[in-house]
Amino acid sequence: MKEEVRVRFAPSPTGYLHVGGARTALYNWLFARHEGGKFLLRIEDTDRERSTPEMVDYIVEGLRWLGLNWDEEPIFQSHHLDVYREHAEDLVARGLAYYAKTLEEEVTGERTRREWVEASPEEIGKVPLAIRFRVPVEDETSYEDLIRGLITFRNSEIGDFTILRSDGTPTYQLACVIDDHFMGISHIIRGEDHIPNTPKQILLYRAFGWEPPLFAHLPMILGPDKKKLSKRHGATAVLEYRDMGILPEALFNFLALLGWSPGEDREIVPKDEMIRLFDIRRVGKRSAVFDMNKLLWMNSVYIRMKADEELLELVLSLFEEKGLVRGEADREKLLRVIPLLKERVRVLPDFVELGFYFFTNRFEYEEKGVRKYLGDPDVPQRLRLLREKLSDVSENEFRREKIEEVLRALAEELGIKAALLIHPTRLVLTGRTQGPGLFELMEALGRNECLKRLDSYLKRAS
RNA sequence: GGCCCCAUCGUCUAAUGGCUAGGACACCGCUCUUUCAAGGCGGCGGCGGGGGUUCGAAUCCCCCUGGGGCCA
Repeated sequence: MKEEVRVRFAPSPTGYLHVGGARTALYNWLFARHEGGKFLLRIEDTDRERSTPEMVDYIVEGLRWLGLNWDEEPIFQSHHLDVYREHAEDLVARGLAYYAKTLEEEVTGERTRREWVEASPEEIGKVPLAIRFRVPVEDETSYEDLIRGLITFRNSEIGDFTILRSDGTPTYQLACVIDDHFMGISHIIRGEDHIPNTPKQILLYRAFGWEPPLFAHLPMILGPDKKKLSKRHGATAVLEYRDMGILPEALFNFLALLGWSPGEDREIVPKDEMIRLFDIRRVGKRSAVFDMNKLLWMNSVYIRMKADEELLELVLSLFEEKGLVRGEADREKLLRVIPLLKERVRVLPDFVELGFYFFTNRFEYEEKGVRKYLGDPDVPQRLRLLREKLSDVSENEFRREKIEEVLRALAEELGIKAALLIHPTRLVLTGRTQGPGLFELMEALGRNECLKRLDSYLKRAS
């Protein structure tokens, strides 16, 4: 039994960081932090054809964004090709593996079948040969999965398998075992799709005379059709979620609860709490459907919990891109507007969607609002009066309480319900029928802009 | 096809042999309110089926069914 807890996340840089991979990384990270151990990163780039440095960058960026920091320098498998080869040859020398070649590919109907045969002594060193691991047929191989309990495979079902390809590159089984051993990995926490690999790897550990680590196989993440989550279900890359305006805290929380539960009736769990409560044995066995709806809800919760200043930094560039916000004054205005919008938002771009009118008067009145609130022939006169009363209020006094006082007084004077002033005014000022409370909205918009927009309506109405 | 894994509301889950199976998202009401949200209150809705074990099974065992994964 190894004392120090060391776990790793081992992505292959042939694609983006998938939410499934991200969750695997997340559980490894939580486990390491909970146990006070180390969380390491290993890049499985032995497939040189499909691995690219750009993908490494994307994966690293995704992990950083989620806050999954690792503890030591990342290991690159491509740097150790000789180690894998030497170890494979060592197994051959000890009679536990053998050189082999594929027999002619037999085409039976439409299928191509590959058969392996042990190479003859004369062929060794002359033709490119793979190295195959010899699996003793009679036995069975089992291990105790931290999440699933005892899992057993008959060796006859496993069969000999390749550990080194004829081009000298290691297979997943070999590279994984050797690296995990030399990295001192104590627990392997990975996707359930690796369960069938596990007995092969255990056999390799034994062949090398190493003690295998402990294994925990996480359930899959599924799409709404219950198939393994993939691109055709929509966004799967972690950075896509960033780009659609999901907060890393929200995705972190959501992913953590997809398959694990702290055991209390809790949904919003801060990161430090999670580290404290995380227990690999409480991870569920059953695959979980990725519920975008719940993620969006959770995101809205995290947005509401965030300080206005932090949100400002997050949405500023979105407003700038649209040319809505420019200088320092706009920036300050945006800061005043954020608290009015944050209760109504699910993703970051919603701030722009719901608040663009604070920064431009180039908008149309909503069709249904016009019908509903501007149809009454008395409206122009009422708004004219409101405009007059408001213009008596100084820039300095233009606060929500004061505005409300003025408007309600006018309503009383006219003998109408305040709502008959409120709704048309909102439509004229924002073009919308819904949004933040009118008075706070007007305060944020500012006296001059309010008057200007009322004027623009009155001009059109006359 | 072979092997392996899995099975509680539509979805994420709690329950570790013992209260009317609890919570969250979504949905639907009511409430608050100038609208929309948010909030509060309430509703709808689940142990895949069949056998056992037990005084008692969502929970333990077996079979079936269904879903998924890996390999071919």
